[in-house]
Amino acid sequence: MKISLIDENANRLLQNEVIIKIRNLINAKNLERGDKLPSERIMSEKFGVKRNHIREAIRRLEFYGVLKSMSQSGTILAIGLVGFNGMIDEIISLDAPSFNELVETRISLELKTVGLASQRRTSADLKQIKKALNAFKAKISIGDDYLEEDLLFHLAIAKASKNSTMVSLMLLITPPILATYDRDTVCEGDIAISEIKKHEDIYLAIEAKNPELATKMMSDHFFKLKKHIEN
Amino acid sequence: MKISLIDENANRLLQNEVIIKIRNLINAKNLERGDKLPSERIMSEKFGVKRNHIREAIRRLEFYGVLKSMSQSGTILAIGLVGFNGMIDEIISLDAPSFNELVETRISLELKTVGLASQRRTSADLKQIKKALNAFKAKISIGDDYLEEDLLFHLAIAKASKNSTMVSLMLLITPPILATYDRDTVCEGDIAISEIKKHEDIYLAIEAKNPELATKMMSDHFFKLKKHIEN
DNA sequence: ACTCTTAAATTGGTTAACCAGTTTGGGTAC
DNA sequence: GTACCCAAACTGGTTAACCAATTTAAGAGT
Repeated sequence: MKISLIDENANRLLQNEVIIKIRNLINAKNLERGDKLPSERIMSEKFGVKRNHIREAIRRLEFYGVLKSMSQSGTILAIGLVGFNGMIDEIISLDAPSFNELVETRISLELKTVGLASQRRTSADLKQIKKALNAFKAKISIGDDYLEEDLLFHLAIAKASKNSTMVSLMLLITPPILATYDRDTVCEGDIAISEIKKHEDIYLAIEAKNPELATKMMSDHFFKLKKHIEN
Repeated sequence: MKISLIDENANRLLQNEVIIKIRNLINAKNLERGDKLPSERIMSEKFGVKRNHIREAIRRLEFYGVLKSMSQSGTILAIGLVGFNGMIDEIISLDAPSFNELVETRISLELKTVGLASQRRTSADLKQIKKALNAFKAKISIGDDYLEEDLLFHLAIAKASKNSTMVSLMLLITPPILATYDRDTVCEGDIAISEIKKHEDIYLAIEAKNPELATKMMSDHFFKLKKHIEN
């Protein structure tokens, strides 16, 4: 999507069609930032699609901040024409992200959040991270699937970074990773034990408020994954 | 979101209420990954809200990958109960991101994309970046507002990173930044000229396929902004 | 008993009518 | 000529009826 993960490919193509038509219309009319678009009903009729398709397209463009829908009044262009055209192309060409892309992005994000968390964590944050770490260790020690507990550990760290935007991005990126993850390659007995050690190292670095060390530990933690996606 | 920029705060609170009720229901029934939720109509009646509110809440949770709605069949829990509960708390507590958070995230992202772009850019990518750079320079030389051209330059770089996930994130993050940006503090004559130089340096580093240099140049480019948000 | 068929009930999705604000423009008072 | 007002038209948002696909389970046939 969306940034979205879900294609629901049936709809998506139609929605892109509508977006392109809106783009063409805006360009044809040479609208500028703040100008009003035709009403949903009119576009619906002119484009030959149902109104809710128009609404969906507008919602999507609103999500990316290029349109702004104003209740009982109208929809306006929320950005200049230049930026609008440049963004539209990217929005409609967003395909479903690959596993490697997602992991690459996640690693980049987490190397940042763990550093920030080391600087900004409160004692309450630390407590939460510790709690997540313990749940993770408990799950691993009984040889169970620990993927979600791992996620919550990393999420707790992101939250301690005090940057809610990065938390949002983590929330967006992680689920499709979990969905794709080959669960078999994860839990591997003794290797799982070493995973505990790495998580503890990260925790200790955050506790010690040592951003450089925390970043390095997180990087080590991702080493195997990084190698994996380079194949 | 949302990650979302738009609060439409009226709706948001109700939607969070519904999400919390769905959370409670799932926990009360001890659902596991793959289990079906009650139908939209039943939840609508049980929660005392209209069905479209239920649908909106489900859509949002689907967006974050915790639910999966299956046409004419039902909605299922797409994640384990542990991960579900951990994510819900974050999702409902996502407040509108502050300017500083957004900029901090953007800088982190762009330092990564510019490095990747330096490694992976094709000649076509380079051409696109050059084109965006020229548009930027043209706009600056006539003393006009260049914010959107700047955005497109950075977007072109992100695209050259060959990571569509990062492009998505850029698209999500940048608009609220533009919206908040104090346009007055940007264009300042001779300073604007030095901005051109910095952009050209970034371009040259990407052309030379030198990730380290490109990252440094991008970092320099963001130096002033970085200082600004530290106040 | 067991399997296959089939029709009724249930599902998420779609549609068109409806609603309450907002905008608009012509008419009225001065 | 100008300012004001108010009703008609139009706006995005909401609602409830409708749809087609799926699921369910009862029943017929063997």
